[in-house]
Amino acid sequence: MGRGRVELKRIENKINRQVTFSKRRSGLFKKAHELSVLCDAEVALIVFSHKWKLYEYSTDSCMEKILERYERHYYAERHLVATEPESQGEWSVEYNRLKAKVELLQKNHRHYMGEDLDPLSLKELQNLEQQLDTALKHIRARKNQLLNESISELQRKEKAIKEQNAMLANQPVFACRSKRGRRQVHGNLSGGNKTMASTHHPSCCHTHIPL
Amino acid sequence: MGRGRVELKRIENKINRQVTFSKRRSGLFKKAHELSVLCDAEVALIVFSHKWKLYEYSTDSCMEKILERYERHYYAERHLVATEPESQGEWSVEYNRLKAKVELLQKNHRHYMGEDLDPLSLKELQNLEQQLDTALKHIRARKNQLLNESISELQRKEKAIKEQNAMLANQPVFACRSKRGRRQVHGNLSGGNKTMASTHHPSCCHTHIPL
DNA sequence: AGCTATTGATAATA
DNA sequence: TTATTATCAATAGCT
Repeated sequence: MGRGRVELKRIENKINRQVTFSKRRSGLFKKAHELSVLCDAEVALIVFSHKWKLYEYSTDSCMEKILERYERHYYAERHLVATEPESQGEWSVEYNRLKAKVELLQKNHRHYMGEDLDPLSLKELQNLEQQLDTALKHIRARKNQLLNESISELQRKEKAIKEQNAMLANQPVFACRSKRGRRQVHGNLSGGNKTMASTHHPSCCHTHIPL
Repeated sequence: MGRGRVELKRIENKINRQVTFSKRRSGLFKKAHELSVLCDAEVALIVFSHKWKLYEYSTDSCMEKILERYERHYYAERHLVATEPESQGEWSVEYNRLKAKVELLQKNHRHYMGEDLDPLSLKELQNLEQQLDTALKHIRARKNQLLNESISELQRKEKAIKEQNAMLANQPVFACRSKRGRRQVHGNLSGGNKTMASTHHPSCCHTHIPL
């Protein structure tokens, strides 16, 4: 794509490589997102630049979930290899402590995802239920807060633009006398819109609220 | 690309979705590889089909290496200031990796508890909400299953005791010979019946799980 | 699976 | 970094 074919080998020119990296990276992320949405798939994409800068995309921003699923996929294989005798020394105490912690956290996390519930007692289930209920309330409250904020923001913008329009409509003399000023204002408005449209990227998770 | 534009939404036609998944997946993997080679980057790409089939690509087939780097990235970020001297030895690498993992899991866990929500975007919040909703459904289903099982168990016992009762009632000789024993049996039975009456629910005899 | 008409991505350029 | 545009690449809809 683009002007001229490209060989599949490292781009030697540093500038070109950087530019290509930036463009292709965003293209790749876009395509990952499209695959995810169009085909109902879960995608996790991690990219390290050659300077170790990290870029990531994951379906629904659930990187951890997908990586866990990935690891669990190979769990059986891994378990066979990971049966080593304890021989290294004192550090292994601390290391194993952490390892146990990770396992506990992962077990917990699965419960919070509604998985592996069979070993839980009725009372534990009820606790979990109540906890998730509380968490959901917090999450919904925060969500509503964000929504309200963006609505207020939009209303503020709308009002400002309406006032601006009214001003322009009521000043034909000014409009005729100063074409430059008028064009500038219009340019700003449409320019702003265009920027918004082209900057928006589906895989970005910032709070853009389409209305 | 292709004939006609495509909306960014789940393809409803199952066949089309499968075909598109296959084509776009290979395209995505190709582009991931190209980015990796052209720009000297490390790329890890994990895709789960909606039927949980796994597809993966990683630069030089070093998925584990890249995932480890990913996990360590968050650890490194937080502790750049407090850089520890490399005095402990080679085990510290593995240890730090685990530590980073613990931190990630803990961060995640706080979100699942409805804490630290401020840094989350609207989309992330919505996703969290949906996930907790699903988890709650599973948890409630499991709870109901447990409840139903114990109800069934009680009903089974009730039936057994009733049968025993009937047997005893049909053996007057035995009944007359031991007044003390008979009274005891009746006492147990009526008590059992009363308890059952308040617990019994007509539609709870099989493990139906509402979803 | 193949085959094209199209759309989409992007290399070169400014 | 961003925008434009000439080209090439990916792929949607059919077979």
